[in-house]
Amino acid sequence: MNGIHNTSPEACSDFPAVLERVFAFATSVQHYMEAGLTAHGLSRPRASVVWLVHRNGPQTQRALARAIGVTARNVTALVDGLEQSGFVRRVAHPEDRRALLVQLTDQGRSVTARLAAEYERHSAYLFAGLPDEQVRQFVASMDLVMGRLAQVATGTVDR
Amino acid sequence: MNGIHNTSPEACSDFPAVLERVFAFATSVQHYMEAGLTAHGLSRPRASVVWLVHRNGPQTQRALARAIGVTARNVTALVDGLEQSGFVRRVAHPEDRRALLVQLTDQGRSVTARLAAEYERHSAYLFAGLPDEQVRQFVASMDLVMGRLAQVATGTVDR
DNA sequence: TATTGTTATACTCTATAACTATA
DNA sequence: TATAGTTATAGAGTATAACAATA
Repeated sequence: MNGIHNTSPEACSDFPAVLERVFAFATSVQHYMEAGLTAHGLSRPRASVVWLVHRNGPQTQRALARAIGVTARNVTALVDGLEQSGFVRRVAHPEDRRALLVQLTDQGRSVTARLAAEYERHSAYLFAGLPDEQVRQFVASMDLVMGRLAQVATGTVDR
Repeated sequence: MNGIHNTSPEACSDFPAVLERVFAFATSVQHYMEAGLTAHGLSRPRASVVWLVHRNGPQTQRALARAIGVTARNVTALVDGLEQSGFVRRVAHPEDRRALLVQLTDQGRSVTARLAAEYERHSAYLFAGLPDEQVRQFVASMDLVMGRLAQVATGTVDR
């Protein structure tokens, strides 16, 4: 690759410093996401609802709550907001009369299409010029760290 | 944009898929941060105040507001919470009688020390066994993507 | 009895706008 | 006039708990 032969005395990685970079990176990505969604009239939590329905089809609020990891009460609020702003609609569940299905409206389908197009465009720019190998390794590193974060979080490791 | 003529069959990376991984990674890191802070009685916004004071010493709320990127009103609320929970204290500014300085209490100093120790421990685990070169490249990739995200966000690139 | 979704209530973070006390 | 911080008000996201209708 590009020989960054850091021969300096402390050539070894400063792990806490790397973790701080990871935090900064995550925050930066978060801001990017929020900004993009806001421009389309969506917040991050609402977008997660829209995206789940887009990907997996009409679902009960209960299913959404489990997928997102929030309480049922919260999904009620999110869907309320999304219904008011016209992105989704609640319809009766065909078999279970307790449940409702959340489905996208035309406006909801339109916004997911625009977001997908935007991400395609942006991702092409974000990773332009990077050697394939570097991209692969980047993804591999993220996956590895993500996996270990999960272990730290679940207490598999000492906290 | 800049002509990215991806001529290879499909040996090349699926950029939108990579971007989705980046989103998942950022979300995962965010959860890890929140969880760790909550365990110490801090929320992410409050921790950012505590961390800034820890790093840069006693500061006015105005300075904190600018550093964090929120309104002055918000900092008032954050410092209110932190004062109630005993992490910081407001003291008169020695020269400017309009201003207040936010400084850490013993409890505040204690929590930053514990957090720093925890991050040191966790980072050692998170990156354990990774070749130095891979860690360096991971950081380099994050930096590159972060830089381009900023460009996308500021509209330097088409949106 | 258990589950789906709601109402009721509360806490945190965020923002604008108007106000005070000082510079 | 401008700045530092506050009060007032509002909206979004999160959580628990109690309740209705239905399984």
